[in-house]
Amino acid sequence: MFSQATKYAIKSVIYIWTQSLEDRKVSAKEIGQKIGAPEAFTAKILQNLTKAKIVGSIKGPNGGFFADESHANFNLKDVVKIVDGDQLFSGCSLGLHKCSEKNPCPLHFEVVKVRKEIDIMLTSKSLKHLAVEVIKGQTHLGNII
Amino acid sequence: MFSQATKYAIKSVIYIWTQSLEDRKVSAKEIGQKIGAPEAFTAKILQNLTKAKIVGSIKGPNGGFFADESHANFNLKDVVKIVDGDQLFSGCSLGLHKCSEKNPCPLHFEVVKVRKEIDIMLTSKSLKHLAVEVIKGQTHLGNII
DNA sequence: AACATATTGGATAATTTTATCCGAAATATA
DNA sequence: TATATTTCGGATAAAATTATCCAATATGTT
Repeated sequence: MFSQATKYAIKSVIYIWTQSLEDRKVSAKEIGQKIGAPEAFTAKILQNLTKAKIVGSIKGPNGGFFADESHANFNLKDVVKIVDGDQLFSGCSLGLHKCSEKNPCPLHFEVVKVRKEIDIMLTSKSLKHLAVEVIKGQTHLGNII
Repeated sequence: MFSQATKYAIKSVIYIWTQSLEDRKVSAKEIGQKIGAPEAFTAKILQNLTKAKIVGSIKGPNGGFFADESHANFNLKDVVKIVDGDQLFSGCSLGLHKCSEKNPCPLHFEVVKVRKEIDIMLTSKSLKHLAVEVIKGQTHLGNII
């Protein structure tokens, strides 16, 4: 469902939020280690998330990645779109150029229903909210925190 | 949602069924051309579908791929599983080793719902049924038939 | 000012996925 | 039997994704 890069992105962002809620900035190195992802690859993904302003970053000692109220309205769909584009959300799932309500592919109407659930999954909670659930111990991100 | 190979596989199988319902066997070459897929790559995918007995094949002149009543109970989920394995249907969507009802990742319960819809999409109609819809003109596979 | 820490960005490498090529095996037909 | 057609299977190539490395930039600390 998700590319490897998107999986890392999702885990990274939620992890950043868990730490930001306790006022800690985190380095790409720490993030990679905590979420079990290659550090340099994670850094590349974080660059894109930062460029998209989904998280913030500060260079230098005591710098790192963080999220604050200015990032509080982003959700997982935003993250997925930045990393993988929107293939998951639009376009014919079989790759047909012409596929529509009027001229549907064999999967068209079922895909609409699947995408509705995917949308709910990725938009009903903010990234911050997901981090709060992790902090509360209701969900988890790996071995971590 | 689907790999390129799976998209080709789905289109191939439905196309084969549309032709088999009119008693025509089809070559890998014809299939590739009709569904807009590279012929040699399509042939490779068809090998796997044939090995899995989702379709039949006969070598030589007037040979080709076909489907008959012995193949009538297969659905798209069978096809997806053969080509892409079952990542779409099982395992943690974030790649966590330990993820369960008791110890869920942040997406766990939402993923269950998404997968329920995916299952419905891929199992509620047989491949033959999907081909009938194409023949009736209710759905389509591209420029084709 | 010097140094250490961290992100940024570009180049490169490894792996996986997608795609191509070709010869061997099977089989229908002339 | 010879020939043409078609799948089968292995080898190879191209492209995309995943991953690594290193130098440049920014910035806090001593």
